[in-house]
Amino acid sequence: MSYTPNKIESKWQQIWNEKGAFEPFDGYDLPKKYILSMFPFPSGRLHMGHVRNYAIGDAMARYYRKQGYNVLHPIGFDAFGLPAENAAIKHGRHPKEWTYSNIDYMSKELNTLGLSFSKTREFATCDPLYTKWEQGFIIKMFEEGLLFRESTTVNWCEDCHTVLANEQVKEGCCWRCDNPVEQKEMPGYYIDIVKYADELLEDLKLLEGKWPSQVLTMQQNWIGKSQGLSFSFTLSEASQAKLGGAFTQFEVFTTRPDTIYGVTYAALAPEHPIVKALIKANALEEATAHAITMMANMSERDRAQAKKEGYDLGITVVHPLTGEEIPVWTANFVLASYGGGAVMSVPTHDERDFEFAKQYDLPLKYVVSGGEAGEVYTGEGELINSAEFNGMNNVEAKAAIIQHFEEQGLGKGTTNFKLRNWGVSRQRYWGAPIPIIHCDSCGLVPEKLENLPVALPDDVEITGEGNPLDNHPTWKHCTCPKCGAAAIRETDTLDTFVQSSWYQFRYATHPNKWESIGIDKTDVNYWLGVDQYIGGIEHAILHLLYARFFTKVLRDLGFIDNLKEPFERLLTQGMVLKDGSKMSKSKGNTVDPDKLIEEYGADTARLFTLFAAPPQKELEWNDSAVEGAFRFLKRLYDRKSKVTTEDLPIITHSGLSKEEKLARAKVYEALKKSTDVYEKTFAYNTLIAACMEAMNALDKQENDQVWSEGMYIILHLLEPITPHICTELSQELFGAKNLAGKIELIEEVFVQDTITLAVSVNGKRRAEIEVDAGADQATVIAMAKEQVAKWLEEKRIVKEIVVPNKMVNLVVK
RNA sequence: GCGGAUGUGGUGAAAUUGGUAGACACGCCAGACUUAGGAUCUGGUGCCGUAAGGUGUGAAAGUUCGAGUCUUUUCAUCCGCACCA
Repeated sequence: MSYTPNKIESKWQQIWNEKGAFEPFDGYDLPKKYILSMFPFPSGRLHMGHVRNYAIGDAMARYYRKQGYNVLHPIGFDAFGLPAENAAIKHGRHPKEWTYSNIDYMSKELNTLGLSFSKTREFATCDPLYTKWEQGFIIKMFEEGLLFRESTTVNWCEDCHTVLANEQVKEGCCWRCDNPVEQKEMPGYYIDIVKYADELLEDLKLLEGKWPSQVLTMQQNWIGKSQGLSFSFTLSEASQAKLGGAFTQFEVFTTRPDTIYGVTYAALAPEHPIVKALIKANALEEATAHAITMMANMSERDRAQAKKEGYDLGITVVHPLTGEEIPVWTANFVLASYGGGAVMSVPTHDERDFEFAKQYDLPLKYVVSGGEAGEVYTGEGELINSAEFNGMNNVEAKAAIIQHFEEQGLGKGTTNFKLRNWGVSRQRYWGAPIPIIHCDSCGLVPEKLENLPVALPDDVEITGEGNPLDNHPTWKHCTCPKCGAAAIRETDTLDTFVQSSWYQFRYATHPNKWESIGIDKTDVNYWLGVDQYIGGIEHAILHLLYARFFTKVLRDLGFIDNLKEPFERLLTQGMVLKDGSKMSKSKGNTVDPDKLIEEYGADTARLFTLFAAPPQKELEWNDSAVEGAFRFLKRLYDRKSKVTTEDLPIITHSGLSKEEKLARAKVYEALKKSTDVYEKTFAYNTLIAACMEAMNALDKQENDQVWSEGMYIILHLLEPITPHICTELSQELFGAKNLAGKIELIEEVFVQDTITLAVSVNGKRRAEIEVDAGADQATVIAMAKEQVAKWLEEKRIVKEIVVPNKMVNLVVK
């Protein structure tokens, strides 16, 4: 009978489902492996990126299960989010109905891929039970002051009608819809991730060598720690008067305290309160005030691309060390959200300040030697024009000047981060409601724990206009949990990245505890950290930073024990490309996994994805190479007729022919390679190639025993990659004995009778010789010389190098 | 601009500690079997050359008996951050 993948695959999928074959064992005694692929958003159908992600993870899970580990390999759905609402607007489907029916369909697709996920631990993040515990964490964070509400300038996406976190703005545009992001003043909830900035940065060291260095670097840059001096500029008396006495000073931050004597002006962000006050007090010319307002209203993206622009504010400050009066400007390149929105400007030793000073003809004052007059110099040197610090190396001077400021009570050494607090408010319906209540007399009050979850109303109108929860006629009206007065529920929902920040703990928690607890510590202690996490590089900052952060917060709030990092090892899989670019509907270059499975079966789909490239690299789709993968499986299936024994045969190696010996050697080479591949390199492509080589070598001989042994081992090796065909054949041929435990290597098969050596002259390969395995060096060299006699004529041999089992190199003159 | 990564046949890719470059596969060429083949099987296939031979891992130099691998310089592509003071 020939290979009929669909029949075999549905047969085994059914058996596995009935047996609950992939549920982890209860109890904590067995050694464990937690293999996790990032869960999908239930958009409707799987795409090839998912197939790749899950094929990689599944191979690992199946490998460790076979080695006797207790394996947790779960899947769920990242089910809240905007696309559900967009579907509601576009097709009139309720987000809940849309989401759950997508989950239904995609679960079936996952099943047809034969992925060994635990079924009992599957959940969707929109399940009320998941929301319930998440809201509990949020309330605890609120109580601890880690979550707070404030009104600030936020990133607003008009297309999505919602606020975005900093991490969710890509090149000034919305990460989801690519719409340019606007700046808007708005209240919202923030989680104090900056409080953990140092720990998040520090603990990246624990991940070195375990996470791709690229991801570590990206996180490090995103956190953006810098150390320097912060101090206040005091406004001159006249300037204070201009401001009506509302301000006496403003704070600046600098990483170059060594250049403090070179300050020739100060610059404020256009949004700075002092600038606003000046405008309000009509202290500026109308045209200037207007221009500044325009500057302040520009989007972050536009501002980043705009030319430097600024205005003299007509006020001055006093230099803290020299007492000099210094003009204050406002400039579009000063960021409002960093370092207090104000800077000291040293045009001689800072590129930006220099450019600005040139443009507006501001004075230059050199304080570090080494540069050329009229040019900016950012290198090292000795301090000049810097009073008692003259002659000091500028790098050393940094600390000395900070110390001086501290001693004089003028300022202090400060650490600043680029990282901003995580804005988690979303002005949308399809998310977890923020469980806070606004009471006129009590202020912000968390919902009582026994009332959780604060659930979404089902009867909702989604039009794309405004916030559906806010528009709902009754939902938001409630009573204050504290004083019982009429109150209003928060109508913002949580960022969906909150859900994916703790799902790794929920999977680990035994499902029969899901009702009674959010995260079970004992379970988490056993299962976490995730031994191998697999997902796309697009989450290098977003999800991976949030999940790391949440882990530390949940630990500090007592929800989990002493865990530092959730994901022990990370593999970032490459994108799936077709015709050189990312598969996408708009480009029309997608491959539908369903069709692929229908035509060739899940095993072929899995084999191809793992064979065509190493997991970390991009995968270029190739229809004929898929055919090739299918052909290999057909061949594998066909060769079952060669097997004559039900057990791993014991073979007398010395009695075999050359071809038979070679076949065995190839089979065992593949076996030898497999440990490294499954446990370290994940270069499945090379393991598959080794199995193909073994098949090719087996095909060149006809010994039943060698065939039986070969099939026994190849099926064992490929089972994690192509589980259906391998299980089917293993069951039929070997009673599945080859799928349990480890197969021992036999070293004997690697010993060859004769060895082929390359012979080179002056490093150029000229011939090959075949020698007995035991041949001594002199014999080898003599044979080599004979073979390459032509190249030795009229030459003198100056050196003879023999590399055992590899080659002979003769150096001649 | 800064940071990171990657450069190997027509294509996807292999290559322990430096030791026969191109395994494995796709494609292509030839042949076999076929009414037919886009099925299957066999053989070939880095490039130049009829051949002998030459040449070849982005480029250049260096270390070495020997370099895809190590060192330096350089070019190209991709990705990330983009005025963070």
